[in-house]
Amino acid sequence: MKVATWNVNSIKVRLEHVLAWLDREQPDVLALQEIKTKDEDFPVDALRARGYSSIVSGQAGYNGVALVSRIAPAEVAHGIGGYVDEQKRVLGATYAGVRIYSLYVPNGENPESPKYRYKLGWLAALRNLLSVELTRYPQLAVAGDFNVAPDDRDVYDPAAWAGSVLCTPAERAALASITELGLRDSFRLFDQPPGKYSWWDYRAGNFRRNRGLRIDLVLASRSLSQTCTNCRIDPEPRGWDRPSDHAPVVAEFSTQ
DNA sequence: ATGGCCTGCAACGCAGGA
Repeated sequence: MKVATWNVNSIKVRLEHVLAWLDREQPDVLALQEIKTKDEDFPVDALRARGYSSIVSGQAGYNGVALVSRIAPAEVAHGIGGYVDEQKRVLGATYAGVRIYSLYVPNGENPESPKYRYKLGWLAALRNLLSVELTRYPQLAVAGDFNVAPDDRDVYDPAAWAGSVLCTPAERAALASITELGLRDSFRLFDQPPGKYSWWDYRAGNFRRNRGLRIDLVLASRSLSQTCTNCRIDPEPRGWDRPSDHAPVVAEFSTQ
């Protein structure tokens, strides 16, 4: 099973990129973030014409996540149960026995912002959700924009980013408390060359200079991670005309 | 170069992203 994640920064603007990328990569499941559209405006028909069905948790203008797949979804779950959140950031479903989540973790703005406290509370609630999900679904993948660079290898200039949002010790600890449940960062299951990132600021020619961060992850439960055959970031769409600022990340599993 | 962009919404500037 091929599972991918991509923060598209507006599905309306990026639809042609997504369709072209699906045609080429043929993932079984693609988790999308920042679709920035209401459910009824999601391009279900264009995706269906490519052989993909869609489930959507959208909102107007901001946030919004979706799962598009060649496999029929079951047991669809919206949001974090028991945690009230107007912002649409979590969508889960079961695909051929594998539980898959599309996540859009809050950005946090800066460590002094109320949005940063929201982010840390949100991550704590997510941890609770995933600890329960792991008891129900041994095969669990959590794919999304985590808005946390797990460690300094995931930052082009760790000294410049030290203490900044996406890199603070509290954010990294919150992410570690999730991976310590038994959810492994698929990318780090394999030897990887340095300088591999999934997001580059639109400004300052940062992509051309590879000044990026790795904040888009596919986490896999112990059982699922044992079947992982590779994980890679595809930087190509970041170089296309009018790109998202994020690149897709792909993990492959040898389940059936 | 110590800064450079992009999106949606509602308008012609803002909020938000990371």
